[in-house]
Amino acid sequence: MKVSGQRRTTIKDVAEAAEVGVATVSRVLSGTGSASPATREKVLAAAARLDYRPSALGRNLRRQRTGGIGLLVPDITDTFYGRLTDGVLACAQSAGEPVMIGTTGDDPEREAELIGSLLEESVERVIAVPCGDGEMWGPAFRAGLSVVFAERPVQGRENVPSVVTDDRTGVRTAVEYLAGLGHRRIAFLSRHGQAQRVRAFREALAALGVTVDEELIVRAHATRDSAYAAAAGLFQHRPDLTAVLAGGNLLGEAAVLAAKELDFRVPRDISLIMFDDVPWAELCHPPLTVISQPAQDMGYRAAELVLREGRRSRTVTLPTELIVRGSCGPRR
Amino acid sequence: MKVSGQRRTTIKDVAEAAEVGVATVSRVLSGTGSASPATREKVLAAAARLDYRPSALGRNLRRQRTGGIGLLVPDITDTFYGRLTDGVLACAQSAGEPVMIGTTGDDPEREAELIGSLLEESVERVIAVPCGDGEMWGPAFRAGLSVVFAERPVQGRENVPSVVTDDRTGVRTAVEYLAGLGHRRIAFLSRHGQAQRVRAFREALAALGVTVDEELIVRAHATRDSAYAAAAGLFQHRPDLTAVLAGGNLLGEAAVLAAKELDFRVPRDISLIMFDDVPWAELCHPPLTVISQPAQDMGYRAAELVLREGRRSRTVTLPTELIVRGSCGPRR
DNA sequence: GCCGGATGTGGATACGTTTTCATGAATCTC
DNA sequence: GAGATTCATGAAAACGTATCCACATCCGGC
Repeated sequence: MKVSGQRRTTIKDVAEAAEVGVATVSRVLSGTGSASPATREKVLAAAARLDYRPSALGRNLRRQRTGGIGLLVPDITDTFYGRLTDGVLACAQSAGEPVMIGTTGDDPEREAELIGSLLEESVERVIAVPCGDGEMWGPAFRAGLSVVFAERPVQGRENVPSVVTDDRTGVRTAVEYLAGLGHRRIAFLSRHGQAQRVRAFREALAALGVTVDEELIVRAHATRDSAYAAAAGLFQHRPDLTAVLAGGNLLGEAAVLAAKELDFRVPRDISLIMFDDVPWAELCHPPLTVISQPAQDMGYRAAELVLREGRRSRTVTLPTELIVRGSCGPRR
Repeated sequence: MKVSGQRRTTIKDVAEAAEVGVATVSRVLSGTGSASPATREKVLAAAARLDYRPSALGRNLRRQRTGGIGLLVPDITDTFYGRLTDGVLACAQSAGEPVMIGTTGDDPEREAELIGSLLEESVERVIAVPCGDGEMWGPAFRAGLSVVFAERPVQGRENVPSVVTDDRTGVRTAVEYLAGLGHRRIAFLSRHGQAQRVRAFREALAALGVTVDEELIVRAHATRDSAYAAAAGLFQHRPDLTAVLAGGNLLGEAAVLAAKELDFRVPRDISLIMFDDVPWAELCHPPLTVISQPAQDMGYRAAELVLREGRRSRTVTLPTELIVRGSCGPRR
């Protein structure tokens, strides 16, 4: 008994079994072209009998493209990107498309490598949370693959379809809420790549007549360590601040942790509001007030966009929602 | 200007430019076989000049296998699987191997579909957190692909290499810790697929001379809703219990939430210990005592295993660690 | 009864790569 | 120096599919 020799059944075997040509089998199975009911029947029966599954390899080579979609996220450990990925998978799997995933760690170099890798695999549809500048994506576009950006747009590539959250409104809502509670010295813990939100933050403060204190705008990298360092540094350096807006769940986590370590009590000593609603926000003490973002939806919509490449699609902006829990109080 | 006509540069182009045969180019670029320094130089120069990237499509078809590895997890939203995935990606990316991911939702049917899909793509290396029984995997093994199971072994496939946590010791450590605090009515919130842990739980109790109360062993599905229902039901039905061991972070989350809703105070009214250390365990009030599992390591090791298919590898068991925080106290 | 079009069918080709095989040259062995 | 061995090399054959093209058949219209 040959243990590993099992040559896979090919379209040729089916053609032989059905006593037709390979071309006919291909047509029947892929639904294209015409075939008489009788032959169709024969082919289908033969295929079923032989348990035939067309080889994606042959098809891909012939079509000069790999089916499926590539997905590039900064960090799969971050629940936000976890949910985004989940959305992508939900859509892709229901469409029968495989998904190739890669993590960039928010490093443009890794991003470039991954793009190259996708190009090599002839993946022609990509969803990415971009971290490099527009230049990175040159080779991708030149090779003709269709890209959808998620979460963030990328400067210099404004005409690429994207699915983003309404940062402007989200930030404004948060700032107005805090200001309404009497806060004036509000810090923004942000991550690199959130230029949009930082701008919105400045605008929102300005609109309320609060002068922007640049020292209160802190930027961290997309790691837990960096986020914690930023939060702790901020708290120690500026104990006079009364409220913090965290630009993502990693930053919120860091803020809660740092506040805990320094014995800042929330919300008595400091008010805290975080972008992105995550399950643990409810378990916190006190439960965290958040600006929720539809992460899963974002992934799903991005997948839809990249799959229906036919119609030209503009960028989609998804709404945020303020969910008030217990981490914000009046200015002390 | 042709916008989309950019025929990709093939090995043939390189051969022409370097004035050698395609075979030589292939040999030089793939490092196999011999070539004179002079020709090697020529080929390399030509390849660089033309910015040539070999097509994975052609190679895959020729080799009759797709590079890269398939990854099947129940739920990418669960941080445990997120970290596991991260580990797989870390190893795979450093080896230059693409990763195709799919989520099963712990549904054997979806699992079977995904296996079929991987088969169709001729992916020959798979890492899976299995949910179906051994039968599901018949086609996969028959097709000769190499599989590594992660987190859970599957009954009937004991000779398949796997990377699992030391459930036995982990559970025993937790139970002994709780028993040492005086607890006797200890519940186990488990998930389907954790038969191993349930058995260990029974054994650990028996070893301590505690009679097993079957009503205190609850099984949930791998969703937040199911986990919450199980936890809340348990608390309401058996208010006499004094300690709970949660078999995973989703179940722990549910337990914390349910305890909060029912105004059970932790650890005064009830002690809580959870499998899997997650970032929010530290943010909780009180911070959660956990049995940590090296999720990322698990993924990395699994990837290593599936990539070095050469040596026959047995299953790897990774240790757990009890991290005492503040969610367990003496029996009330 | 002939023609034009529609329809069903299969042979042949191309996709880009790796690998086998044969050939010729060069080096080694005694 | 003749035979044997190694080495570098390119032509050609696969891998499994989709599609182009040519051919055959059939049908309705005149």
